[in-house]
This record gives sequence, C-alpha cells and structure tokens, in this order.
Amino acid sequence: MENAAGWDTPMWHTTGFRLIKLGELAQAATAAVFAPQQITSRQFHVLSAAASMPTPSQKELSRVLGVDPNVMVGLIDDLEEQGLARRERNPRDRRRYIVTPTEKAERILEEARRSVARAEEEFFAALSEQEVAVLHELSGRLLTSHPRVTKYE
Amino acid sequence: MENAAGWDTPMWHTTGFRLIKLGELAQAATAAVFAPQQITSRQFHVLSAAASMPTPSQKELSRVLGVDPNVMVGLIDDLEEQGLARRERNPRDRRRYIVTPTEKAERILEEARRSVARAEEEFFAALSEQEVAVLHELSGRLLTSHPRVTKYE
DNA sequence: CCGTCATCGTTTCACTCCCAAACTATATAA
DNA sequence: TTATATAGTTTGGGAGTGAAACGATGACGG
Repeated sequence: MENAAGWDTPMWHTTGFRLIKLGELAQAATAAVFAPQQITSRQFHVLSAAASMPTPSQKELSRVLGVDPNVMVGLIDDLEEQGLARRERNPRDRRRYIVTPTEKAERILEEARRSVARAEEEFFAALSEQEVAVLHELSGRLLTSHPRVTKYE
Repeated sequence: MENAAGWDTPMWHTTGFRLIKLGELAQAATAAVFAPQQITSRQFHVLSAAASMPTPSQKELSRVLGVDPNVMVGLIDDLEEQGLARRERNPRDRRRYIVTPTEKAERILEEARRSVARAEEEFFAALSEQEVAVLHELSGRLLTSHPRVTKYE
C-alpha cells in the first residue's frame, strides 16, 4: 500500500481510522477558510443555520447543530458583540429569542460561502470530479444510516 | 436530497461538512468498541503502534500518532498502571525508554482487533463491499495528498 | 383565578484536553 | 571540559464540555 506523508500507523489500513483522520483534516481546513472572515467555523454554522430558519430560537439552533444550549449562549454572545446577530424576543413566546443575523453577517456569509466552495475544490484536488461525487454520495448514505451523534434534541 | 435523521444543516450539501461529521461518528463508534476492553481508543493506538515497532521511544510514538510528547507521558503512565506496558531504558541511549506492551496487552490487542473488524462491518452496513473498498481507496488518496495535520515530527 | 409543572435562556462548577515553557538527565560534538 | 541538542517530565494557562441549578415565562388542570 501507498504511504506518502507519515501515515504509518498499524491502523492505517482500517477505513474507520481513515475517516477519523479525514474528518480532522477537513476540520482544520475549514477553520483556515474562515480565518480571513474573522469568524470561527462554529459561528459560520450558527449564522448559516439561523439565516435558513424562520424564527430560530437558541434551543432550535442547539438541536440542529448538535451543540449544548449553554454553549449556544456564549456563541450568540460573541456574535452579538461582533455585530453579527441580534437577539429579539419572540412575541409568541417571550421565553424564546429570535436570533437574527445582521446585514453585516449576511455579507460575510455570502463571502464565506464562496471561500468554502474554493476551499473544497482545493481540498479535493487529488480526486476527479466524479470521484468527489461518489465520496459525497457515500458519505451522505453512511451518515443517514446512523443515528445522530449528539443529543440536545 | 435525502435527509433522514436530523442532518438538516445548510452545510449538509458540502462534502467537507459530511467528512467532518463522518469522522466524529467513526470516533464515537471506535470509542464504544474499546469500552468492553477497558481501554480508550488512544491507548489502543499507542499499544498497537508500540507492538509494531522494534524499540519504540515515547518521542517516536508521539511522532507516529501525532500526539504531543508531554501527553504521551500520561498515556504511558496509565498503560503502566493498568499493567499494559512497561518502560525499559534503551541501553543504546539512556535518555530513551523502550515502551513494551505486556502479554496482557497483547491479548487485549488481539481481542480488540477482532472487535474492530466486527465494528467496521456494522458501521459500513449501509454500503456494499465494493462501495466500502471505494471509500477506503478515496480516503487514502485524499489523506496522502495532504500534509499531516499534526506537528511533533 | 391559581397552583403546578414544563420550557428557554443563563450561570456556575467540575472535569478533561491541549499546548507552551521550563527543567533534568543524558548524549554528542567542539 | 564545555557547549549544545535531545528524551522525558512537570507545571500552568486556556479552551471546550456536560451536569446541575436558577429566574422568567408559558401551558394546563382544578
């Protein structure tokens, strides 16, 4: 088997191990992608999810993103401080907030999405377009075949 | 696209995101695999790597596994306390240890390897044998196409 | 209307994990 | 011998996480 850049663990030949390492690699890559936008990948996901939901409460965001609600508090705090999101009370249920991305956040999201697209191209440069499609499909099927990792549902 | 069990993030359609989640999933699955053996996946990797090297020093194990040397100290400490590894001074270089798995560790490794094989079958149950092979190969190519995530080389 | 219970957001605490820096013992080279 | 480098260790700070408790609000049954 091939073994170019230091992947010489006995576990190298197991597929599960490769998936774990590949996940770490992708994680590191995405972190680097968002650095120029001055946001973390977590923040990007929160904003992205909030922008796609009608009246996102912190609880709903927690559930969707698999993040503990008490962590979401700090996440939204930071977004507010950076002027990327606002907390408005939900008039239908005054316990809940509606987390709303600001216009500044919308602009950053737009730019970030383009960066993600570029980064993906680069990340998968070693694979043909067709192979990436296969990987995409297999990953999706594998994920949906398993119960979710996180709680907070 | 399909969307069975709560994977309804806007990022769901990006391959990188799927790889991250898949890595987390695999991580959780392997942790569960080793629980009956009373070891962590980290410990398994250390023992497995040590068993495959002629005179493994802690530094070498750190490099191979991508773990900080000062973390390796605690890892080996735990293994010693559990009677799974011994530290012997390397007579060629008395600064170094030779980390040697005990017989108990060898037995556990053997058993654990079988568990891993079973777990992989289960984990990839949603895919055909051929598809798993494809995933294996693509993952490998992708990993070797990137510089390693970790330092300590 | 009122009391009870559930839910949302929040705070706090304990715990783990990681990295950087300093320290020791030993090895290597001038 | 002296100076420098390396292996292993210890320590401290910072980040992330989960459990528990709390105040505010809502839902519901009497």
